Amino acid sequence: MEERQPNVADVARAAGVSLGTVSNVLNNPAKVTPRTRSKVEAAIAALGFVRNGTARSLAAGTSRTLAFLVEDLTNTFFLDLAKGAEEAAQAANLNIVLANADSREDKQRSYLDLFEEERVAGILLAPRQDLLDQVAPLRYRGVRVVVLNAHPPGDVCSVETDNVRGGYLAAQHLIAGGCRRLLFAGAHRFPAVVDRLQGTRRAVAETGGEVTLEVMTTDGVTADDGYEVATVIHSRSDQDRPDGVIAGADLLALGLVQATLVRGRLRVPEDLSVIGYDNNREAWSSLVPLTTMDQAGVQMGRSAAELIIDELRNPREHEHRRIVMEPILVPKSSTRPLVGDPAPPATPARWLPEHAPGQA
Amino acid sequence: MEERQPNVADVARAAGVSLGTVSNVLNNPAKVTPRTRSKVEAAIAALGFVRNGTARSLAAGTSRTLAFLVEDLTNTFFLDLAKGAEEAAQAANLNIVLANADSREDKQRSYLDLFEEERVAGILLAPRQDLLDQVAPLRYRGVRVVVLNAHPPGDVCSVETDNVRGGYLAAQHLIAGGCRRLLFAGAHRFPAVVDRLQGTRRAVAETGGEVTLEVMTTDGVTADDGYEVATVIHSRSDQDRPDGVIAGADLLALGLVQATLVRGRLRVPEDLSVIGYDNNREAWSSLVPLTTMDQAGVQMGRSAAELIIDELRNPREHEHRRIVMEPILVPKSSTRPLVGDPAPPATPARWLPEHAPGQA
DNA sequence: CCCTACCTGTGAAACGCTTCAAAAAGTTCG
DNA sequence: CGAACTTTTTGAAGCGTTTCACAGGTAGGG
Repeated sequence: MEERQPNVADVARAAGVSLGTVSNVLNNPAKVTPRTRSKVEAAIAALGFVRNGTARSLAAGTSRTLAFLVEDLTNTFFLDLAKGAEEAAQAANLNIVLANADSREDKQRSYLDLFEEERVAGILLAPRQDLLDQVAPLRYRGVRVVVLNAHPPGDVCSVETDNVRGGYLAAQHLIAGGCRRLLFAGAHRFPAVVDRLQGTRRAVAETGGEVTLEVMTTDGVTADDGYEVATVIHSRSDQDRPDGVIAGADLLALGLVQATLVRGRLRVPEDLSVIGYDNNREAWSSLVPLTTMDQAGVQMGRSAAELIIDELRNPREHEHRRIVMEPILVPKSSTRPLVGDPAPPATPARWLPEHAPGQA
Repeated sequence: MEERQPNVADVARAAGVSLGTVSNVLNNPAKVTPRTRSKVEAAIAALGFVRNGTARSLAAGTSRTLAFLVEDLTNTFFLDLAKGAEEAAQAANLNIVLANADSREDKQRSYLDLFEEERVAGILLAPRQDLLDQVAPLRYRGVRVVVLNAHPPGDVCSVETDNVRGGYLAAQHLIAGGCRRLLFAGAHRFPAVVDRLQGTRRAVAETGGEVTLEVMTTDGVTADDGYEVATVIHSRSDQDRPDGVIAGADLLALGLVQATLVRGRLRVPEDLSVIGYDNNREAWSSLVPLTTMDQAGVQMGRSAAELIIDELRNPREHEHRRIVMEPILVPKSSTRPLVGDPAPPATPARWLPEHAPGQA
């Protein structure tokens, strides 16, 4: 533990071969006779040799590690992204390390700096929406970057989902289930939420007045915000009350649904349908499983990693792409099934009360 | 982007100083005259020089990066650990990267291999409990490792909480609140859960028969498992029914509480007190905020990082320590306040139903 | 039996930085 | 003004790999 760790020269000496041969055993085993190879491998095992990755990166001029920098790891959507990226990286025989920017500008910057210094093979970045300008300087200096869940200006690959489309699909689902008085609830400081609202507006407009839309601005998109929304809804008279809510995010939907359920006056989804957004695992244990829009995070992560791997492998032919994915409706039990659609929801309602709740 | 990136020699040339001086500006600014320093800094900025971290690590023989390998990032307890470790690392001017073993043996191993190759300054490991034997070989080869949430055999620093004590405190809290028929529910395949049960047993034994304990083994510790428990409890007659439940983990407690609430026959905490474990953020949006045992993850992470930093700074004097922390009771609203204790719970009940639920 | 091809194995030359002994430049003081 | 320090700067020697032009050996063909 005090003494110097063995290096390739030590291994070479022990195996009675040259230094370059050891390197070949490590990197191009096919170029070495089985006989020689096993001698070298025996020496490696005997000495407990572990190749020095920093020297390797330096000499080879390229690392085998990707970095994934995430806005906020507590949001499970980002974990899905990481999972997908990891799968793709592994398939390409690359490693991937994670870092959490914790929604802080300084952290995002300092991790980007770190990864640039460490000469990682590439950076996957799921950034805070207002910190996209940190990308251009990196690209300028030749750092490989792919952006997830956003699209910065300039020549960069990116993978995102179409939030406008998501809002549209969510609203359409409620409408198809028979809702006529929609409420959109969410915090307008999130660009994604604003996009979803825009899509909702479009879906409502397409009904030509048959469906009404009310917009409620909340502080954030937490369960507490959902509770506030529930309070407002409950204070309304039957005519003024929405029969379908598009929530800006799952936790908001969760709070709304649970507060509604426990108050016992309105049934979900019979009296009030609620659809969330993100398929967030923090909301999976909802009393009534939430219908939600899934952003296919795993697949996004995979695509992003594949983009950066392509850039890595074919620096010359690679051209930057902007991938926009379609969010996927995940019908569970917080919304009514489509009128005339006998298909059961993917997830059965597990949490329904024994006794019928009171009439609205 | 095609041309070679600038290196220290380029900077030295541009600034009209020697190569060693540039290095000093980077690493020992105090050793350089302000005049010279600013010349060098100007050159760095002009060339867009970014120091090559792999070369630095190689030459210096030591990296400035710690690695944190976690059993399962979807569990927010581990995120707390990471947060604490990051704080401590930052204070010591070290970086920290994350990796997720996803509870898989091969991943845990391959990340450990990666970090050893990359010669990180140290590895913080929150391992799967049955994969502790991967630690010894690393230590043997001189890799700095600190283990969190477990204690492997051998000469290693570790930080964990006392689960026996936690189970004891949890039970004591219920008893102090007036519970007399306790139920412990959890999956016995988790060593931590078994320890908690042991503590609970001790607390019950100390009452000299005044309090009874029943043990229910569940498949896992998810909300669904909690639902199963709720079903069993509801099927019981009033005499046979427990009045206090110690859940092996928060999600289990969450499922139990919510299923109970929505059935409307029993009140929480009046008829049934429930205490969870872990202060898991996935359970924060519970209808009735969960009383739970907090493992002080942030502080654990911080301590672990401090241990490894000490080993890093004082390799000679450093001696390995096993830190065992005390879990902390976080009283919220799913358990009755202590008899005669007028202090309100830290977290007020936000989700209580408008109408009183039916009598038990 | 020689020549050509091919396959293995060789080892010096990078890679870009830190380190550190020694040289150079400054400073103090008699 | 110069000796005796102190502070600042210098640059060559590593760090442990990979790379690649080349040497040595083997086999097949003429």
